[in-house]
Amino acid sequence: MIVWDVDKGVFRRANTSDYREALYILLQLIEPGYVTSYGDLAKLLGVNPRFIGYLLKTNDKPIVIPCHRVVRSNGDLGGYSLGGKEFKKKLLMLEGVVFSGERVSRDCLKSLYSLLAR
DNA sequence: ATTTGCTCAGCTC
DNA sequence: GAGCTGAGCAAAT
Repeated sequence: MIVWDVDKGVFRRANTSDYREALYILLQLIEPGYVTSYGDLAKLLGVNPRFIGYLLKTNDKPIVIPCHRVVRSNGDLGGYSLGGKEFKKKLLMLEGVVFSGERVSRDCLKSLYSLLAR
């Protein structure tokens, strides 16, 4: 990802903060009751899926980042540093996400592309 | 359901 | 610099 550096007036490679910023904006787009995957976000930002996990794991700037709405592409929960998977599952169920066993139902996995193409 | 190979930014030395 | 580690993925088995 390339960004415009306002201060220096040049284009430069995105740094971690830039990715974080972009990631958080994208997270805002996910409606309660739906989830997206690490890979989906990764494609959008042009980074490795594992990097998304890294971003979410490390910087939890405010506590109010909906990182619980990000799961694995196969429906598995993935991780959650605050309270573990169980807590993550509870949060999602509270928002109306449907589970089949320990996995998120396919219907609740929303592609961010469809949200952006409106 | 499980294994396999790929990936790449950040961290540690 | 070199090597290791992931809140992952997709394809093959």
